[in-house]
Amino acid sequence: MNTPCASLGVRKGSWTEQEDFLLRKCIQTYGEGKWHLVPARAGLNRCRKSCRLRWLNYLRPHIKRGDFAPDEVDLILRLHKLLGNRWSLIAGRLPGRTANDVKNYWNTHFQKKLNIIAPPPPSPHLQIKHKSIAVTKNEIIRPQPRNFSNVEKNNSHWCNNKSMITNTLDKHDKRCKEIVVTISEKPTGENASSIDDGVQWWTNLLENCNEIEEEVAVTNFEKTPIMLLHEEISPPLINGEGNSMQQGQSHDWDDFSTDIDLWNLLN
DNA sequence: AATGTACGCAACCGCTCGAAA
DNA sequence: TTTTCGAGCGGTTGCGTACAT
Repeated sequence: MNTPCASLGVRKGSWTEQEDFLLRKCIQTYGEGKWHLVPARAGLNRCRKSCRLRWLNYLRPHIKRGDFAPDEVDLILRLHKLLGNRWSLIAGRLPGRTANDVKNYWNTHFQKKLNIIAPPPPSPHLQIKHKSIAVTKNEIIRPQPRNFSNVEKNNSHWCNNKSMITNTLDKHDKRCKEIVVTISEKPTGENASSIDDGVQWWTNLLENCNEIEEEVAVTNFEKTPIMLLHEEISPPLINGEGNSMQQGQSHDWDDFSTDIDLWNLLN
């Protein structure tokens, strides 16, 4: 399985316009998926992986090319702080951007800076192009699915010292999903007393992210990046029509079950 | 103008996960 | 319950281009 392309004698390297045309035509005819069938269907001497990658990263409709906008950069920073190198998740929150784009952008613009300041820096502030952005290494939150519970939706509580359970409504099966989020530190003191504490802690975490935002927001856009993104993609989410999103625009909202919670918190 | 170097991006590779048998 | 296989992801590589000398 996952036979390397080279061993099959298939073509590698840059794609030609003709290949792009064939692949695009194939996807239009048969739809996405069944990638193992795509090379044969399209008449391409490429391996399925190569076809899939080309489609996802380049040919898919609504793919944005060019420089990242300040609000996109801001969102990448925020989400990377939360999610780490989970590029597909981060890209899912950036309409028109692919995981590869985000990954490349991060590696190009931030990874080096991160390495430079990885040891405890006296001043974590860096000049990135024209903006001053603080880039630090973070404790990464890795959400993991858990069994359903009968707890009310949109409810969160601490189950032990290392994790928070949050509940959200699955928009497909209308059942309540329980998500456990492992964290580095449980809130203590006055923040640890009520059911809302988990949310409060998340909020605090994201408020820390705001330090980044405030420093980034030196440019001349009037609305915050979050406001802009909210306007752009949130209506279908809010009114429950997320499924109506075109396939090319799909951001896989389902793949990350805490999405709604994250979204609420990011606002 | 020629050459060397750095950078950015497209593409490949190998691994993991999850669904199906 | 176990095995198989397809799909997807993150890390890495290599090529083309821009920039510096």
